[in-house]
Formats: sequence, structure tokens, C-alpha cells
Amino acid sequence: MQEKVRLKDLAEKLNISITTVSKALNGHPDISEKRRKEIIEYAASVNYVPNQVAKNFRQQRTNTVGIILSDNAYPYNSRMLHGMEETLAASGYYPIFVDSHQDARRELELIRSLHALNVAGVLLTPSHNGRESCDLLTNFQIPYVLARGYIDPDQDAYVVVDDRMVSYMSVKYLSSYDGNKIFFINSMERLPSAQNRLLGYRQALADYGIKEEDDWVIQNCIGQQGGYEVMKQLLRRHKPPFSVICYSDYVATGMICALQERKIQIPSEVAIMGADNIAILSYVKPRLTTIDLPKKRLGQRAAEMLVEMIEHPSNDAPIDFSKMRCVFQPRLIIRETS
Amino acid sequence: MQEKVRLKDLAEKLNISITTVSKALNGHPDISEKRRKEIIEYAASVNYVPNQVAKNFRQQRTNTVGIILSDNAYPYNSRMLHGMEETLAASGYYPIFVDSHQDARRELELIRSLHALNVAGVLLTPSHNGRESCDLLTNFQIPYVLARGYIDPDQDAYVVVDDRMVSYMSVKYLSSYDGNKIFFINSMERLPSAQNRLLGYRQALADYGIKEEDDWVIQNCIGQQGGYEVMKQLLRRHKPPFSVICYSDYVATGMICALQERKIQIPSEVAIMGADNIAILSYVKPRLTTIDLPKKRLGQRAAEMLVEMIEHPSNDAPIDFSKMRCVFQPRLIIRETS
DNA sequence: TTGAAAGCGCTAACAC
DNA sequence: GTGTTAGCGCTTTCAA
Repeated sequence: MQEKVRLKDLAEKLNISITTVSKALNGHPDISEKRRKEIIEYAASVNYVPNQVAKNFRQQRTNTVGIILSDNAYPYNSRMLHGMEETLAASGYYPIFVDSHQDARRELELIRSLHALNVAGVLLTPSHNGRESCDLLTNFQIPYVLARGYIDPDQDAYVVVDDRMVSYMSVKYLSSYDGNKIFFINSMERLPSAQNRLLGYRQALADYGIKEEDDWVIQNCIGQQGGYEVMKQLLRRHKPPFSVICYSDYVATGMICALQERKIQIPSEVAIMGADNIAILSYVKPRLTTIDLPKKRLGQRAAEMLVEMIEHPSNDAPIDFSKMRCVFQPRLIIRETS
Repeated sequence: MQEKVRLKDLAEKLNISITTVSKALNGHPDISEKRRKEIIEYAASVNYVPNQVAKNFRQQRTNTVGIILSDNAYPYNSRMLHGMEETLAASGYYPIFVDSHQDARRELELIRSLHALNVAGVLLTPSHNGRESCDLLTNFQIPYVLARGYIDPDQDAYVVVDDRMVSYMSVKYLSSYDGNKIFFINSMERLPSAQNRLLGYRQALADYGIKEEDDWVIQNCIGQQGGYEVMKQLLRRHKPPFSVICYSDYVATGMICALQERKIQIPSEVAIMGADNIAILSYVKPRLTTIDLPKKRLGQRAAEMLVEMIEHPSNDAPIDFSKMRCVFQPRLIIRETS
């Protein structure tokens, strides 16, 4: 049962002033080496740990960073979170993480709470397209970086995967299957990333001279169950061969499951492309052709940028956002399903 | 650019004392209803948010909770983390989460840091069997709950899965395969959970009259790559049929991959059991027979217990740890690989 | 029912 | 090179 040791306790024991102890411990230049050593040694011997709360209060700044994820249940975010945590820890910041559950109202509430906790910055995965959250953060003068999904290229610092390219690459690769229909199974249409995926898909169709047909795009398909059902539905209306680009590996595995139940050959009858490159699937047959998204690095980069913004605030000049952007390129992983 | 509104600002505008404003906002009984209403309304109108850091400092307690995970890269932990976050958020606590990277030294360092941040409690996934971390937490008088892996049943509050039962159930189920060898592929032997799995395995062999042979237990097999290689090695030394119990679904998928490459039939030639019930695999063929571990609920329960300990501290009586334990039973999920 | 004043542990401006 | 002092924003006695 160890009583908390305070600066005052150290000072009394050593018969010097609190100030001197504080300065010695904080590496201030105007303390003699002899004294400093003495003080540091004694502090260590009694296990002194400075009270961060008092320090934060006094200095009007903390070494905590808020991380607001839109949905932590989704594994994609967990990899990103890992990258963020790692980088923040290395820079001496502590992450406080909270989940907005894709709820815009809650997102604002959380920003207010984090502001009350006086976080040094915020990493935000926006759950929608409005600017309210960014405005509030700006209002509070809290530096922030948007991770995955951005709102306004001119106003925000952000780190994203080039979502257009994700679907563009998929179409490009599949376009070699001569004459195939290429379906595109998208996620929730309100998601910025889903909107960009669709743009990339259409751009690629145009570039490769493929004419999109009526029901090639299916929106709002979620998860494995969603993929499973959409594939069954697709098979009712279309005869193989055809190709399918999925928003995620989850959707893709659901589709593959439906195909296997009907003993349809992959990729000769139906070709499937996923997106995410979920690690565990690399050992699973048929090995999924997918697009790798650098999840962890995205988290790391976002955290790095935030730390930069926190530690080099541009009080006078407005932030040069062009330096505060990072667009990661996806990478095609060719395996067995297309 | 909103200046921070302080209690003082409210008081000045309303021409009353800071004390009165504080009391009104905190629901103190000795403020007239009229005043209270007036004050609350005005505070809301100027978007007043109390400075948590000042509050925490003054009250010598915070509403943050430290979460120390041994390895956040592992998806198991991410589900648990999700459960923890959810429960803490619902109780008004903010999680600060950090990763010990299975390093005992770092774990102690992190506890010291969290202590400095004056966290209200700690949720800890111990990375080893020593008592140093628990002792330090006790020393600092920080309430804590161990999640997954416990040290001393008499001294700690903990939430675990019954790891013995995980392997016990697997052996029991496999024992119906008449005369099969039953291999047990364990994780790092220093992990408490791995030690318990081994105990359960041996207990079940004894109970079902199966005599363990020399090389049935393989320790320190990690991940898909590990499973893949161990299976190749196993096939070199043993002729099917046999059965294999894996520490995790990851190991199991690696093994299945190796079997498929050699065109060995599952489960007729080699039967495989996983553990974890990773969601994505439920749609993947061959559908893995596994043991479900209630990851998210485990995190929730651990957080619930911690909140209980924080809010009802037993200053006088020693904590009744028998109420501070929760052992979740695993559940057999029979699918296609055994 | 209200308010004045003290102080949580620390840092920083300033005087010596 | 060292110490004195003020004060960060809030809560909490205690007196009015």
C-alpha cells in the first residue's frame, strides 16, 4: 500500500524547494549537475511518478489522443486501430478510443467529451458525409486527422486508401475474361468509400470499353450473409459465366459459399474478387483473389500526421493541408478465384 | 473558434458565485429550483462543458480505465476489446488502451503510466504467470480485473474461458473415432491458457481410456504458418487416419491447407478441431468444427466487474474475490472437419 | 439558500 | 543556480 509520492515529499526529504526538484526532473538547464543527479536518484529510489493529471491540468494540455471509430466490430478497423496505437505509444501519447456506432449524433457527443478530457488531438473515422464533426473539432481547436473516408479535400487532413483504384484495378484485371458480365456488389451507398468504389468501377468499365448493364450494380450488401444471398439471387437471374467484384472479402466468402453449394466452378464459371486481403483467408481454399488495403499502415500514417500536427502547430499560418494527406494505393493479389 | 467556457464565465454573466453554479450543475440539493433551472439553461445555451481534467484533478479520481492487452494484433483480443469498450462507454468510462507486446517489463511500465494518469481501474490480459503486475496494481490501490488468463484464484478478480474444458470437449468428441490417435497442437507453453488446455487434454484422455503416446503433444505452434508446417511434419511421421486438436482456428486453417495440398480427405483421413469460432470461417469450406469462446461477452463481463469494483470499493472488508470471478464455458460447434 | 476561501500537484514567471 | 509565489478550473468545507 504505497502512498503517492509528490514533488513536495521529495523536496522536504531533500531539504530543497519544490521548484528545484521539478526543474531537475524536467531537465531544466539551470540546475547544477550534482544536484540534478542527487534528486533524480532519490526520486527513482522512492518510485516517484509525476502526477500526470496535475501536470496536464497545469499545462492545459494532455498527452492523450481520442480515436473515434465508426464501428469497431468490423475487423478492418481493428487492424487500423493497432497501427494507431503502436505509433501513438511510440510518440508518448495514450489513445482513448470510443465507438460512434455509425451514429452522427453520438459522434458529436463523443467529440464534446474528448474536448472536455482535453485530448491533444483526434483520429476520426467519419461515419457519414456531413461536416459537423470536423467543424466542431475546428471550433474546439483540436487537431484531427480523418482516417479512411474523407470529407473535404481542401479542409481536412486525411489518410485514405484510393477507393476508386480498388474497384478500377478489379475491373481492369477481370476485363481480360472475354465478354463476361462484371457485377459490382457494393456496401452501404451512403459510405464515402462505397461511393468512390462505384466511381472507380464505372470509370474502368468506360476505359475498357465495357457497357454496364441494368442490374450490374447491387448496393447495400453487407457481410457474408449478404454475399451469400446476393449470389443466390444473381444465379437465379443470370447464367454463368460471369464475374463479381465484392466490396469486401467478407462478402466474397459468402458468395463462394453459395457457389460451392451449387457446385459451380470458380473461377471458370464464376470469377470472384474480394477486397481487404484478410490474413486468415490466404490459407483457405479456394484462395481468394483480392485487393490488399494497407490497413495497419494507414493507421500508423494517420497517427504520425496527427502527432506532427500536435507538436508543430501552425498558429499563424493556416495549415498546409496538401502536406497533410496520404492516399495509399491498393495492391492486386492474384490467387485462385479469378 | 470557440473560447472555452468556464464556471467562472457563467458565474460572471449570471452575477452569482462560482460555487452556486457548480452546485446547480452537479445536482446539489441546496439550490432553489428556480435558480437551478436558470443556470442549467444558460449553461446549455453557451455550450458549457465542464473541464474534466480540472475536475479529475480536484477530485483525485478520473473516469478513465486502462486496458492492457498482451497483443492487440491477435483478432481474439479485438473482439474482447470491443466488448470492453462497449460496456465501459455505457457506464461512463473512457478506455485508454495500450499493448504490452507480451513483454513483462513493458507491462509494469504501462501500469506505472496508467497510475500516473490516475485511471479508475485496469483491465489486464496478463502476458505471463508472474505476480508482479498484480502486486504493483495492488500497491497503487488500483482496482483491476484480469481478462483471459489468471494468476492466483484466491487473490485476483478475473474473467476467463474454461480452457481445460476447451480441450476436454475436443477429446471427448473425437474419442468416438475408434482407435484414432489424437494429437494436440498447443500454443506457447508459457501461456496460462496453453497450460490449462494441456491439462484438459490429458484429463480427457485419461477419462476416455486413451493412452497418450510419445509425440502426441506439440508445443509452441503459432498461427497459420505454424499449423501448415506442423501438419506437413505430422504427415511425414504418421499415416492417416488420425485426429488433431488445434489451439486456435488459425492453426487449424493452416493444417487444412497442408492437407488439401496433399489431397487428404477431411475428416475421414484426418479430423481437425479448431478453437475460437472465428466468424469468417463459418462460411468457408470445409466448414471447421471448432469450440466457441465467448470473446465479446468475456470483455463485457470483465468491464462490468471492474465498474462494480470501482463504484463499490470495499475499504474496510477485503474484497470477496469469490464474487469477482467468472468462468465462461466453451461450446462445441460441430461442422465438417471432424 | 448562497458565497468566500482553501487547495488538489504541478509549472513558470520572476526575484534573489 | 535556487527559491518564492501565483494560479490552472474545479469542488468542498464552513461561515453568513
